[in-house]
Amino acid sequence: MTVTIKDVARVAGVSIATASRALNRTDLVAAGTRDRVREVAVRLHYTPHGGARSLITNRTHTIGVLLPDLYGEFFSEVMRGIDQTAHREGYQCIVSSARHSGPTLEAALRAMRGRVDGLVLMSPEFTGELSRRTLPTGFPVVLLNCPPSETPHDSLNIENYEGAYSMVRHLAALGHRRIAIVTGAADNFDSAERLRGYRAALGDAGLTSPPELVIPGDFSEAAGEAAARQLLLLAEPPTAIFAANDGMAIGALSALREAGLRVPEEIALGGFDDIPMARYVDPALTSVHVDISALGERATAALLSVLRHPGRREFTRETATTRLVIRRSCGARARSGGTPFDTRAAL
Amino acid sequence: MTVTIKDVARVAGVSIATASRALNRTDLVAAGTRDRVREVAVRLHYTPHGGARSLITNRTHTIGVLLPDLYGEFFSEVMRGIDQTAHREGYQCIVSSARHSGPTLEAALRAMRGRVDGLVLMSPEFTGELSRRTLPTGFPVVLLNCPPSETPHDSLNIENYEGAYSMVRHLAALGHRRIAIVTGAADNFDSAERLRGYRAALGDAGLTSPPELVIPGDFSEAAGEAAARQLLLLAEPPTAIFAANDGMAIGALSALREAGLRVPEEIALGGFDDIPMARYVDPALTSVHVDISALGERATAALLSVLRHPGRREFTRETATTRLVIRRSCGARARSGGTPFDTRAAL
DNA sequence: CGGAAAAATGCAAACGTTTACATATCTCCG
DNA sequence: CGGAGATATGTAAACGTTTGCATTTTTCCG
Repeated sequence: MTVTIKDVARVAGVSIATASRALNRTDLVAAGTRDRVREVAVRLHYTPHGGARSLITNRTHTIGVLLPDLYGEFFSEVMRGIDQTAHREGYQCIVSSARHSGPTLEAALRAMRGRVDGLVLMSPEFTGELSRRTLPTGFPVVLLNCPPSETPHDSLNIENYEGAYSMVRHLAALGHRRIAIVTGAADNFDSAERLRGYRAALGDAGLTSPPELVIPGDFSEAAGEAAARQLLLLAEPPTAIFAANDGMAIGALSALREAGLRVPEEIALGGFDDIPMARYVDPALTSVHVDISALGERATAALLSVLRHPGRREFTRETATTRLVIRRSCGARARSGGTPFDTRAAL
Repeated sequence: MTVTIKDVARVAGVSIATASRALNRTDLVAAGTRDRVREVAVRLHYTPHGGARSLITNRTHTIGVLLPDLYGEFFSEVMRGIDQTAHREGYQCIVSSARHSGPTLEAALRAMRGRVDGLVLMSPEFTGELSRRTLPTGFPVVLLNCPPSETPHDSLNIENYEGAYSMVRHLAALGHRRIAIVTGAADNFDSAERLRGYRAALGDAGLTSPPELVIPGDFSEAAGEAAARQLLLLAEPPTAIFAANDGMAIGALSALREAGLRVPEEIALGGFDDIPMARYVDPALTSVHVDISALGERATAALLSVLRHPGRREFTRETATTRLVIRRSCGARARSGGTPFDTRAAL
């Protein structure tokens, strides 16, 4: 059926050892033999069996990627950064993007055993305990946007606190006194940090956040929509809304538009992540910029570096800085007219 | 280091054969032994080695996914559909999304040998010849949005011609006489089909398409921007632009806005694909709706069905229908006010 | 209680590679 | 021409599983 190295060896009239050498460590075999073997390999459409090879070399040249989801621009940009970097360095990616809840997360990790050399793990629910139970000790893992833990892994996190702080400070500086927040899921680490930044900025501005202005969301557009509707029902609605990600901001925007409110004239709006779409919505969305694909790139680069230089070493703890990007939706005069490309220069 | 089935067998005091059976085909082993082995397995954190297992079973429970890119909502939605479906059926995905040009495409395919049970292949450059040279005969492959060929594979294609036709017919019906098109890359199959639909619709409306109104693009936002600028320089600019995908339409939109033209009052605009972003831009984009994630789902489902029921059979040739979604950017009265959700009911 | 059938377990081969080691062949110099 | 050393090739073990077949143990019935 499929052609193996045995077939190549037989047809070329050599042993499989020689065939293997002719195809890989070319210097160990006579030039004539080498060419003959290779010619046969091409003619027979021979392709080495990755699984078999990795069994003996203990190298798969594959990294595993675990994402909580693949919906929306945030995750797909991260994934793009990962795949691009991996590919450039000759690695493949096995991706699993189910919404992982404890047990299925464990199952997903197990399924990767023996198929990957390392892991890029993005999971708000990843715990040190799970790490210990599921992963062989010393297995190379880079944690992306995971809650910090004592586990012996490299990690890369967005500066959520700082980003949220700068956004809320900005809104307060524009004169807003009632600033609402739409948060992510309660157990989500990024969300908690952004909420913390929001509270700190309010406090530092001499403001408070009444409970009715803190709306729990889940990072989905629908949640943003619902949250905005809910806020508009208040006796005293907020004059500004900070959505903890752009997806919810865009959902909120459409709810506000439906309610007949003009953004930013009647209510200001800010998001987080600065996904590509942010500059195209109307009004263009003020957001906390994150270099999303770079997140994937950096995590992957860190992982590959470990794979290349194994051995005991320090575990790194990197962070990705953020930057407030002011567009029309917050009501501040955008620096250069609010066209979709107003921030390009700043990038 | 890592614990293998040998360790489990030794600790449990059985042979590796019994250990294997206790963990898999549970009925062949005494209940007491089974429980003992399993208990040892969890205690030792044993996880079977996927590579080794697949070597003997000839099953990897993994599908390979080849995409031309991962940038933009189109591809990531497709990918989401694929991963979701695969995951639901207990399969993993190896994804490779480099921009594949002939040789690297071949390399990418080779790298999957022995690691995947089948392939979902989305490549405008995939040829029958390459298929024959690179893939074992009879290897399960589903071609997604590939140029039709005589290769023995299942395929799934968007109804590009029909979609483009309906868009251009609509623009013509609105009274436009000079309708420009921004195409995709010259060698791209989807693009060619959409161009064909454009021409046919113009012809049937008694119109012609002067060469200066056919602008070559490449599906990127930048290309759409450049194309719009170029069109505005014409002595007699078009009154409507049909961009062959939404990314270029959005690029064009920003160029038009920059030039001070009001859309749709001064110039109409239509796109293709109806990516999620389309309903959020301003004005909301009239587009040819494609159920993007369903493309991935259907392709994957087809592949999995082949994997489950191997053997000689007919090769299917499915198509995905399209539907014109009218929003504000084309200037027709949108059916229900042009909010971002105006087409939800129609979905 | 004897023995046949059924159930449980073990042995060893196989999957497709790579590679340490052994062996065969060649080169070259004294 | 002999032999040392280099070069080229082959043999076989190993990687971690599954599984056909043989063997042992248990069950059950006459």
